[in-house]
Amino acid sequence: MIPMTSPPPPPIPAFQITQPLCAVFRRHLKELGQKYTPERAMILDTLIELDDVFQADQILSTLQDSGYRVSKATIYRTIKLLQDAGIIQQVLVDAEQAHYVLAYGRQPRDLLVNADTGEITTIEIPELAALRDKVCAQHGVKAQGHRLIVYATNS
Amino acid sequence: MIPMTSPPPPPIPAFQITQPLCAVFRRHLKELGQKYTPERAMILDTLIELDDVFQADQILSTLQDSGYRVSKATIYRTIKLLQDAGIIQQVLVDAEQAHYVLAYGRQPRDLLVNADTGEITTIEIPELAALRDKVCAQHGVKAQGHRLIVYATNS
DNA sequence: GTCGGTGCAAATGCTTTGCATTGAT
DNA sequence: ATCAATGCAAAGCATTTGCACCGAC
Repeated sequence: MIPMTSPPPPPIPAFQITQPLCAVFRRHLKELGQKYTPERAMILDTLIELDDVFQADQILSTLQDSGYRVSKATIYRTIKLLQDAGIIQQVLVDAEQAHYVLAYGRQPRDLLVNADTGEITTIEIPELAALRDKVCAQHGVKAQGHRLIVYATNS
Repeated sequence: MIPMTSPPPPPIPAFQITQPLCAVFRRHLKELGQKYTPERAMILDTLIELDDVFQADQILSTLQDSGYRVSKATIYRTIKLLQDAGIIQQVLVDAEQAHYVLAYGRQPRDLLVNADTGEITTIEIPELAALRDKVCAQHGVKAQGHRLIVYATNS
């Protein structure tokens, strides 16, 4: 955690955003003529702390537990902005609710879902990108990305 | 297409189910003490004809176009039964609606989504299972399956 | 007559949206 | 003052469920 380079608005003294992502987000907002608000800062900070994979309602309850008050609507609107900015990516792990992962500046992150515990972690299969590109070439299209979810059980 | 081995109830004369899947489904239903009804037969037959990947509402509209009348509720209930029977598997391609693929007796089927056209086809990456198993072993878990979705654009 | 199956309509739960209010420049 | 962001409550939409009716054995 590195202190924010420029001060956030007063109501949220404790939040400190990981610098690169914060900068990326601010730049994206500026391009759109939109503002870097306290709510948006809180949400970005929270999802950085919720490691690997998170859901919208986890952000809500994490913030509420810390005594902050943000509406669901703002969380969903901010999630959309963060996707546009390339900071997070939606991943569909189950049909109940959308999950998201931090994506900025990273390889596509593959997921390992433990069917026994429900735990979701990220894994790396470096060979996959090349395999994927080859198959796409065979089909006459260009790979833009992929999403791999591996389902596993204990031992 | 092979004629059904035992006659369906009168209202649906034209439907003929691919025999192996029909047999698997009937066996599964029998195990549960449930019945192989005309509606269930129509739904299974329809999803076999909707090749590769389908959604619940495609089954509904396909049946309606053919002049058959089935309720959404029955389609969703039957889809669940077919999943239990291992005949179809849910795949999450986008956040709007669940997609399904025929799964019985097949390798896990990987998907290629054309972002330009929305077209979804199945692909094979045979090397993937081994890679996946290796990573799971490293994490101390046993792979049960996986889902790969490759997003691509034209040329 | 007992069971389960179906259709309908209502309920559910995540996500989105309309609108009045608020806040920043 | 203007312009956008927020919160709330209502709307949307895919999916599920409760319930009354129907049909098969």
